[in-house]
Amino acid sequence: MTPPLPPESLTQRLADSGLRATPQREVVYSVLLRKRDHPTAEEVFARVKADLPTISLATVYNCLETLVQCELVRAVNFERGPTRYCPNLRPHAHFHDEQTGRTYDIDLPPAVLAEVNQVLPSGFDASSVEITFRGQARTAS
Amino acid sequence: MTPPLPPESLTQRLADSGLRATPQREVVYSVLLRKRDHPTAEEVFARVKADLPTISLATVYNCLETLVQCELVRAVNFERGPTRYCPNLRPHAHFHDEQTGRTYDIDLPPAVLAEVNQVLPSGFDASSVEITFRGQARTAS
DNA sequence: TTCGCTCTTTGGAATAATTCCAATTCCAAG
DNA sequence: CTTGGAATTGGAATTATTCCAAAGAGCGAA
Repeated sequence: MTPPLPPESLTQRLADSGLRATPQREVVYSVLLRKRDHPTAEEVFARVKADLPTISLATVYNCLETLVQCELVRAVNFERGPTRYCPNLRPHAHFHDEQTGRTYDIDLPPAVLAEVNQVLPSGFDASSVEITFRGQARTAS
Repeated sequence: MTPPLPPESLTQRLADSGLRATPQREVVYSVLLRKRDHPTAEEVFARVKADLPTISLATVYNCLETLVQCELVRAVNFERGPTRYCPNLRPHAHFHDEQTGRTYDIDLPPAVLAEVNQVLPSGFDASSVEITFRGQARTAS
């Protein structure tokens, strides 16, 4: 679906922020790209361990935070629960299935995004907008 | 701005769910109505204590949860931080000022709401949608 | 190459927000 | 009254995350 970024992107983006491409950061990022199911930090931790058995949870938090800073990853928060991480950089909303707890990405056409931004009265200058649906999904994916 | 609901609403709504109107619930609700600045549970706790000095934090959480169940109050979650509570029942988005941390309600015209719902592919049945802006506000309010 | 500096990682302790739980207390109906 | 379910309370427990100090790693200058 989403065209994956070229692999040098990570190193590039990190370098842009004066940061290094470490094995931990690379694996954390690749784990996010491999299975895009909006995992929590704990879930990422579990998956990363397959490659880096000695990585610590703190490092996973650090890496995720770093990737968010570099804008390679988005942090997503649903009501209560832990933060989830999403490597989809295209403008999209999230659909949260209340039954299964699964989260789906919903592409946002620029036109819709534009209309949504129009609801802001003058004086409100938005740098980002987040749209989250909650409900029931019946899909094949 | 928002037309306040008639005072019997609380008792009514609670009764509809087979629940009782207790002093604690009434005060928690009135505190939310009095100052609509999206307080956290701790903040509500502090305010409620003026009227009910012996109320416990657990009760405040219970009452807030109850009010959310009855759909008299919305729970709002921004990235990380604690849950905030909002007695505005009209369809609205939230604008979160990154500088001040303040949160503003932004009315959502039905047309926009409708358009937003159109982005959902078939198979996705949304029961609610939440829209949150983040950015900078320069306003008098 | 070696040194030194800065960036990273690590594990464990600390914190923050919320939930859980068991023991009262409160009503409201019979 | 009495009794059963609903509600409250305080404190313990849990969850998610951050903090912190010590050890490790990589890169450029000498």
